[in-house]
Amino acid sequence: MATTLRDVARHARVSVKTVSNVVNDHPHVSDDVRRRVREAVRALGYRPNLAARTLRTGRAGLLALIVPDVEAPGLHGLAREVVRAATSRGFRVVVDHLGSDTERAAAPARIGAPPGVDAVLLGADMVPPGLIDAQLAAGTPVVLLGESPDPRCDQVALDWARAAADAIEHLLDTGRRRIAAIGARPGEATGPAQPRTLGYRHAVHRAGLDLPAGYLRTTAQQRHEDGYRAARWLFAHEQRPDALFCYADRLAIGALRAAADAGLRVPADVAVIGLGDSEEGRYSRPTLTSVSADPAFLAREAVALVTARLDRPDAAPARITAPHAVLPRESTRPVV
Amino acid sequence: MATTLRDVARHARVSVKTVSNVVNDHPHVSDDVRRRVREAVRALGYRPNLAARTLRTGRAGLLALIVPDVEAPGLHGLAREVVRAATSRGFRVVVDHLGSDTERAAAPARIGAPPGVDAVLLGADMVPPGLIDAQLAAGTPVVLLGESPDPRCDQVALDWARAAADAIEHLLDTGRRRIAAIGARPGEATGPAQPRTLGYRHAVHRAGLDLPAGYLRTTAQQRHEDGYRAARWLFAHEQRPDALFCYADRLAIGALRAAADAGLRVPADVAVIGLGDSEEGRYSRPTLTSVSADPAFLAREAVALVTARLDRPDAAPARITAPHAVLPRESTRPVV
DNA sequence: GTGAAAGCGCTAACAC
DNA sequence: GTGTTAGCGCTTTCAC
Repeated sequence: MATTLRDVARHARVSVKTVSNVVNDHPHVSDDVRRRVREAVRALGYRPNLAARTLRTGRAGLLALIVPDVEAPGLHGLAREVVRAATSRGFRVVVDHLGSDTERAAAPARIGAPPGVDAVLLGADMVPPGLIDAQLAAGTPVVLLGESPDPRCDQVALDWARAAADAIEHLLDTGRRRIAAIGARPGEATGPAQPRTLGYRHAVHRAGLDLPAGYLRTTAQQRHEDGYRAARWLFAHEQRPDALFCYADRLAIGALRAAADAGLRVPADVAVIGLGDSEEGRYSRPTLTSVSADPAFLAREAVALVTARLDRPDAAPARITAPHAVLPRESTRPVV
Repeated sequence: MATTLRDVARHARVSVKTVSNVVNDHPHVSDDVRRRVREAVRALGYRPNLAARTLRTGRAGLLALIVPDVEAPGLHGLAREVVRAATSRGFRVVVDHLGSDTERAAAPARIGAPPGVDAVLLGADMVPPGLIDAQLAAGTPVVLLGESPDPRCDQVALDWARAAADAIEHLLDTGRRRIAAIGARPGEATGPAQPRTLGYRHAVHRAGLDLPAGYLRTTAQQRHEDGYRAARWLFAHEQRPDALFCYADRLAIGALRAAADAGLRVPADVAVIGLGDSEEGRYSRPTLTSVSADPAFLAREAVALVTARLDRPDAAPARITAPHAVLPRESTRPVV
């Protein structure tokens, strides 16, 4: 049996309340008593029972991080930084997988509303609507990371339209003119365009360039092979692009490989730019230019929003936009 | 205020106990009552309070996964698979960062013994000794993933000596003769050799090859740049190696880059093999041959060990060895 | 400044 | 089959 507050109290010859005060660093405890209690705590190896504390206070000190996959969230480094930020604020993080695109439909039922957590951090786009409803119905605050806004939730937003436009600007700056895009969702043509696509279109339009048919390649997912296939297709286009804007770094890495297999040199024959600043892009050959938000910023702000929300449950939903930057590397070096 | 068992009981006109029985799928409940209770649960949106249940049963349904970093554990895919395996067994996973090598010394104090978890999964080598002590003292079972055995803990072991030997065999099979190794710990020379080094030495020795001075390169960490530097050094060696055995994929990726910068072709001039089957190695240029254990196997067995341990706390520590395999890719293609 | 006692929501004996 | 009740370990009024 684990030692409890009572055991410590007996050992230190004080009341339970006093021990509790000492453990929780409350004032109004004489130095002498405090020392005695501390000693008893150490002697008995006392560790507070989290479940009991949670039951009593209603605070678990636990955050749920819901992402498609811990080792491959939408934004590289997000999971890591969330754990760091949470730790520094006294929270611990439980991870839930949303799963692949196809698995997500079932997510609300599977994940239910993670019980026992103080708040949920949702680090994914295309979240099945039932999921957020379930959390909110259970009284668990939700903080959104990225796009897919929800008026009821706090959010640290990414301006993907702007990021896409910045990517295009960068390609234009390096002298590219025939810029194709890879990674739009299959539903894009019929449904509402996603921000990345809007940014892409606007930037291309602003530059006075035209968009040959087929330059906006949709992909079912954002895996290397999706990028590979889309790039192969584009390289066979009668107006072969001189730049590829990829909606995710993985797609871009696949595109790099497709270029190699097609005998094209990057960046000499075709430039490639991605989104997300993944680690593999930093070490690919050539290294990959990417546009990315700072995951540490996102994580820090998200955890800050959580603490604020817990303090004032009824405050209006807050919305912060995280800055992003183009990180120029070899894959878009200007051709001189 | 959230709805409780009592609310549901009142609504369904039964006792608390009956509701509890229904919620926990206990037998001995008439179908009629069961249906009524289910209905009340839905109508009121009841969700069990985890903290209360934990306090009562002593089971939190929570596993702590302690790794250097969620998005970069020792073995690629480990964190992901642990979350999957845990989920399928009804556990949720809270992640703790051990931090970089230098931060680890402070880990026992920082991580303490994560309270409120049923067991700890330790997915790291070079674990500061105090950490395991703290968990065990608190009565929290620990399952080790990988090397660093501890006689008091269950373990899913990796036979790194064998994996290293297999890597060398593979290089020999592809016609290599001057095989250098990158990634031994700096303390290697004085302290006990790690398994990878033993496997390397044995395999080289068995093949009747000699080991020129400097062929065992130590690195402070296992980052790309460490591999890069070690490889650069070896390429300048008077007996330039025709193969590089790297203790981790990251080192190998760094080595690939070093080869490119030095004007060497991989695999024509030098072969490179890594350990861990990282994703970036699958898409590097050339793609990287690697030796790896199956992270899904590791995770599954680890979670199985946890459940077994929780059922019989006093059983003798179990030790399972996970299989591994050489995954041949471009970086070690035979030179014909 | 410290102590006694109530009760958070749940499960498990035990009675019926 | 179902109801009653005690109590898990903690925090928190409320007296003293």
